[in-house]
Amino acid sequence: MSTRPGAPPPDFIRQIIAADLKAGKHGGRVITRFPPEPNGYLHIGHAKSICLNFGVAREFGGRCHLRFDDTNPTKEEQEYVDAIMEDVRWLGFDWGEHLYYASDYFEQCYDYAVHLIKTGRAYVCSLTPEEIREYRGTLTAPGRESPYRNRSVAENLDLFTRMRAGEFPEGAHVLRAKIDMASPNLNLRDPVLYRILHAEHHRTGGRWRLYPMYDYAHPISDALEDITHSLCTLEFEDHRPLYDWTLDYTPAPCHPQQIEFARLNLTYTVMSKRRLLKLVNEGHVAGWDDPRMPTLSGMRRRGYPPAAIRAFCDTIGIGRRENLVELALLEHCVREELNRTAPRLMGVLNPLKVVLLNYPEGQVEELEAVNNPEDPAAGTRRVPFSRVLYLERDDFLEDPPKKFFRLAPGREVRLRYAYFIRCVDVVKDQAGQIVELHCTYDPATKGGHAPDGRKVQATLHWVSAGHALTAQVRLYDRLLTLADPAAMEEGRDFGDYLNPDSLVTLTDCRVEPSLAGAAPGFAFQFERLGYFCVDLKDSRPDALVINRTVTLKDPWAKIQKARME
RNA sequence: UGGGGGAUCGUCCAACGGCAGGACUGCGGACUUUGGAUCCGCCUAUGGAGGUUCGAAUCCUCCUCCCCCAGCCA
Repeated sequence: MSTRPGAPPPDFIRQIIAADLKAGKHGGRVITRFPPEPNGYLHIGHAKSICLNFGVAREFGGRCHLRFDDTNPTKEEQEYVDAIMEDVRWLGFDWGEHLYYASDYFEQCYDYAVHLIKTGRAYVCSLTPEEIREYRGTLTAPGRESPYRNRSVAENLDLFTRMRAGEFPEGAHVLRAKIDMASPNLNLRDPVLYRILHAEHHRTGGRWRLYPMYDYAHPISDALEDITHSLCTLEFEDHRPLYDWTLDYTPAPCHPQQIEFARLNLTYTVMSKRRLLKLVNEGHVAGWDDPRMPTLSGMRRRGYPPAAIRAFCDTIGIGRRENLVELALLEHCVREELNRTAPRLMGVLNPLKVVLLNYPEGQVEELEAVNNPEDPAAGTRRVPFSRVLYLERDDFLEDPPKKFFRLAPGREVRLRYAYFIRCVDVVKDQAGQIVELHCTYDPATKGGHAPDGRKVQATLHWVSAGHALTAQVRLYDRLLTLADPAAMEEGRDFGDYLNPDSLVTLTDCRVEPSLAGAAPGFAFQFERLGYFCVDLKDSRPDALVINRTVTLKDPWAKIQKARME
C-alpha cells in the first residue's frame, strides 16, 4: 500500500485488495493486467487504467501483465500493438516478461468450449444475426429460445469442429452459451461465445476461422494468467455474471475477481476511439500523435512529461461515479512537473525590433542567465546582448491601459539579466504600424540591478537580433470549444465543436542561440510565455520547430480576457 | 415501463455512526530580476422527505435525478 507522504488515501479498489490480502484470498498474491485491444492508440483514459493496474501491483508487491485483447482480427493491427507497448513504457511502466496476447489462448478457449458443449452448456446456433437480435427480446420483454437450442451434443460437436475447419461462411453459425433467454440481464440471454470470421489475424494469421468473443475469452485469459483482480470500467458491470459463469462452467484453473471503476472524462476532450479515429480520418488533426490529441503519443509530442500524467492519475483518484475532470487539473500537473525540471530560455514569438541608441555599435556582451531558479544545480549560461534586440510585440503598448506594466513611451523596464531600458521613440511605417522602437539603456544597471535602488514595474524577455535563431513555433490550445464532450450531439458535424485556434503556427520567431542543436523532445520554458519542446518529428537542426506545451499562468491575459467580456 | 450502477464545494477525491477535509479552479493579499514560482487568506457542498440514534454524509424507508445494457465490438 502506498504510504508516501501526501499520497492520496487508498481508493475502494486498494481497500478491497488490502482486505483480500489480509484474508488470504487468492493465495495472498496480487496479479493485475492491463488489457488493451490493439485497435487504436492509447489515450489519457488508458493512462488512468495503466497507473491503477501497474500501481496496485507495485504497491502490493505483485505484478501486472500487459495483455493484448486481440479477439477481433477485423479491427486489430500490429501497428497498434507496437504503439501501445511504446506508450506504456514511456508512461514509466514495465511488464517485464509478462507480455501476453488473448490469441495465445485460442486453443485453450476452444477446448473449454468443447467442454461446455459436452456438458450441455453451449450450442451451435444457426440463426442469422438479425434473427438472433429478434429472439433476444428487449429491455422489458423476455427473449425466445433459439430453435437450435436443443441440438444434440454430438451435432453441436460436429458443427463446432467444422466451424473451426472453415467449412462455413461468416455468419452461418455461432456458438452460444445456454443460460437464460428470460434473464433481465441481456448479457445472459444465451450470449454468443464464438463467431466465424475468415479474417487474417495479425498474430495467428489464417490458422483460425472462428474467434472467441470478449466476454468468453477475457475471463479465461485472466484465469490462465493467474490474475487475482481484474479491473475494468463500469460498463462491464452487467457482464460480470457472464465473466463468473464462464469461470464456473469451464475447467478454468482459478477465479479472478472483476472489479469495476469509473472511466475518465476530461473537459474539452473526446476520449472514445471512434471519435478519435474520426478526428484523424477526417483530417481535423495531423494524426494519432498530433499534439492536440489526448493520446499518449500526442501528449508526448506536445511535451507533457510522463511524470505529470502519473501525478494527474494519482490526483483524480478512483471511484465509481461518472466524472468530468477539468483539463485545468492536467495542465496544473504539467506545469508543476515542468516548473521543477525545465530549463529556462528566452524566445520572442512576435518580434518587435528595438535599437538601443546609446549602446556602442558592434559591441556584444555575454550576460549570465540562470537556467532554472527552482534548481540551483541547473547552473547558468551566457546569453549574447547587443545594440539591436527583439522584444515581444505584446510587451509594448503606445497607449497603455491601467494594469499594463510593460514597456510604453517614456517608460523604463528591465530586460531580464541585462539592463534597464527606456523607450524614447516609436518608429512607424506609412500605414501607421509600429516597426521599431528606439530606446536608451542605463549602463549602470548591468545584470538588472539599479545602483540607486529605483524600481521598474516589469521585466521583459528579449533576444539579440544578430545572434537569435529563427524558429517555427506551434501554439497549441484545446481542440474543442465544448467543455462537456457528452453534450456533443450525435450526427452533428465535428466542425461545430472544433476550436479554430487550436493550432496557430508562427514562422518568424526568434530564439536565443543556445537552442541550436537542441534534441527533438527537449523540454524547456520560454520565460514569461510558457513551456515548450522541440518537436519530435518535424524539427531539424537548421529549421527548429517548437511546440507550446502549456502557457504559464498569466494574470495579464486574464485581465484582457475579462475586458473582452 | 426490465436489469445493473451512481448522487458530498464550480470540478475531482476523502471522511466507513462522533468537529464535512484535501487538491484544482475562482477571488483577494504578500513577495518577486519570469505579471512565473512561492506564501497567506477567502468563497462554495452532503439531491429531497421521513425514520433509527445522545449523535447520521454514513444505518432504514419512500421519492427525485443521472449513467450503462437490446454487437456475430471491446
